[in-house]
Amino acid sequence: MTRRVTMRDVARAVDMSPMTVSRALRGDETVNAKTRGLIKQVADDLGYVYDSTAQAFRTQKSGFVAVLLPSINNANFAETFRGLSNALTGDGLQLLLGSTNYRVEKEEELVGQLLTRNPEAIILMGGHHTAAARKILENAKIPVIEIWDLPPDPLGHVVGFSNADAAALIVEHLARQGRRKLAFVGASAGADLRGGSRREGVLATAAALGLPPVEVIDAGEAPVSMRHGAAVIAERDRAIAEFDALVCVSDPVAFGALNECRRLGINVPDDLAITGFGHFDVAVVSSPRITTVSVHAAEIGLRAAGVLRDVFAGKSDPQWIDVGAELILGETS
Amino acid sequence: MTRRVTMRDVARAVDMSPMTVSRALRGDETVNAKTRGLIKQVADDLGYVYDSTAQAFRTQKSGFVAVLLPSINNANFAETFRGLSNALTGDGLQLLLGSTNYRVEKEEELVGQLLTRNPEAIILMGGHHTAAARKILENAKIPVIEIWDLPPDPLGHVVGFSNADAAALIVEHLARQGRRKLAFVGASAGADLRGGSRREGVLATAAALGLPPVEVIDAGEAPVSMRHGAAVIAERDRAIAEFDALVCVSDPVAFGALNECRRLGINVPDDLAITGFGHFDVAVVSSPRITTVSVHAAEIGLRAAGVLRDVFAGKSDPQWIDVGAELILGETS
DNA sequence: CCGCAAACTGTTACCGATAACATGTTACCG
DNA sequence: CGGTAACATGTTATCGGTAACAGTTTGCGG
Repeated sequence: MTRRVTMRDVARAVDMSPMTVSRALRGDETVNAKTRGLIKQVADDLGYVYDSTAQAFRTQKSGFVAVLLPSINNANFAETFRGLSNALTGDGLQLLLGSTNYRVEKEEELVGQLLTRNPEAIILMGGHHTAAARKILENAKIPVIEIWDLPPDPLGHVVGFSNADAAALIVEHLARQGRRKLAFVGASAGADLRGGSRREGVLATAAALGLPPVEVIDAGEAPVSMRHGAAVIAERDRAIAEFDALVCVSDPVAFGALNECRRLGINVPDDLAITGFGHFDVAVVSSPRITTVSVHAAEIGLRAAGVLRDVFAGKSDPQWIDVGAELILGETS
Repeated sequence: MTRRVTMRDVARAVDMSPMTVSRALRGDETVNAKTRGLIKQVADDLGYVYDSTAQAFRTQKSGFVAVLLPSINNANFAETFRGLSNALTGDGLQLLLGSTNYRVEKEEELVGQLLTRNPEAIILMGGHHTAAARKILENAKIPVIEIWDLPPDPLGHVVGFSNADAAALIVEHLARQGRRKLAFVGASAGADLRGGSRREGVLATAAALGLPPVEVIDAGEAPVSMRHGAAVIAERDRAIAEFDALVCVSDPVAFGALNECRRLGINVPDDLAITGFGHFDVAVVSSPRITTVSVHAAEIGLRAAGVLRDVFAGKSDPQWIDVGAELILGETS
């Protein structure tokens, strides 16, 4: 178990001080070009590996950005993460990913854990947190960005959209088509907060438009997926056609419902309209295409990265960015 | 800009040495229970946040495990990541995720970057790496696990399956059904190495079974998605039905092709069989269900975590785990 | 009341890089 | 040839925990 190679070792090998090695390896121009080349060469030969931990410790800058998502297993969340990642790795930042499984208590726990790593910023999906988590975040004295939502009482910066307003787009569209008897399909109330906002948006808009009360169908615990959407239909069989339209909390759920309808011989959209949410690939490629709402997932990641760049450049006043949402007409409504 | 609260500060507050604070906060039994409680209380009151960076630096144990995936935006890869994550966060390990965008050069770069963080292990998807990356990894003296493949010349541990053999299952099935004129739809040769192995498996098996040469259709640069699958059909219109079967590199591609066929009035499976790969939700929920191969993505993550636990417990002899693959019959073949 | 173990707490040095400051060396000017 | 700027390198202290070792106190048997 030989000790690791350090700058000290490289310095000894070239008969110089560790400080010069440090400078040379960072490409500091004040070190003579020839010396710089030599040091890099020797470091390579010795198999020297830079120690970011030591650097983070000494400079008190970790180069980490913490990101908390409900789940990584969601094409839209993954898209946001990718946007962030692409934008930030260029700046030498490394993302620390945590998955809350749609639970604020888990989020609180992860916030605590991740803050011990001294991240330079933290990005949270959603605007709802435990009181303890809020307190920790306020004390942390690092930039906080809440995404995918427009929280009434933000912790710092915001890059998101109104889930309720986006859901309203769907209901208004259905009402224009003359659909009156709606059902909303989503996860059990509680965990999925963005889904909950969408549900509230649907109920409120329907009421405002004078439609009959919207039936709320519980598809199971979050995260709800294609299979849940299919199961909702399978359980109710043709009785589902008593509704005019099924407003699903996400495209995968809508897709599951749509395909189960096909199996049962329920005609979409003639017997029943189905709408999704999120503008996932599956909504676009599906035949028929699913009516949905685009939420600009990748853009949220990019814009959040932009906010961070601003903050690191000194512009620390809180930003509030609404990326909006957009109705995408398909063939299922 | 007040200095951060350290153990030293807590120690001063309770009039004890930092060492006792350190022990107390870690729950060391040798510290008097009452003292321990007091210290935790005071630490909380002062808003003390433990510094993992300092710990990692002092103990030379980072608590990181590096994970390199081609993309996070793939339900199966995400599933593997989730399996890993769930299994390892219990052990206090934090995953460092890197995305190679299906390129070995990018992998090499990321390996270099991530190793500077002193990960305690590194997990790579795939068995093909640049020579430089191999060298770095061999010198790193940390456990290496290659997943999702069975590399001929492994760097360390292996948890995967044979993509070629899995692809063979599909071709054998199609041959049994009397399909002879096959086309393979995948990403352009080069980047997607797992896809390449599948292609080779398809070509070799077809040849071995005496089928006519398999046409290789290039769906575009990796990663290929639903849209690429749809585009392949759209470009060729009804001419695609000259084939007996379309062997797609993944379920999303198959799904895209299937739905575009529906648009064009091509009957699947009567006019054309379509098969996927990966046993994604979309294959199961789709109507018709897509014939595919299950690759046990989550299990790969779990088993890899198991390997790590073994290694950290001292059992360092290289493990070779073949999780296998399984033909899943659908309604598209 | 001595001796010794058990229970608890303290001291010192160190992990590897680098900011801040100091020093040495060369080059060029009047 | 003295003086000074420009360039190149070195010294020292430090970031916040913790391993290893070193006390100190208490309790109890003999």
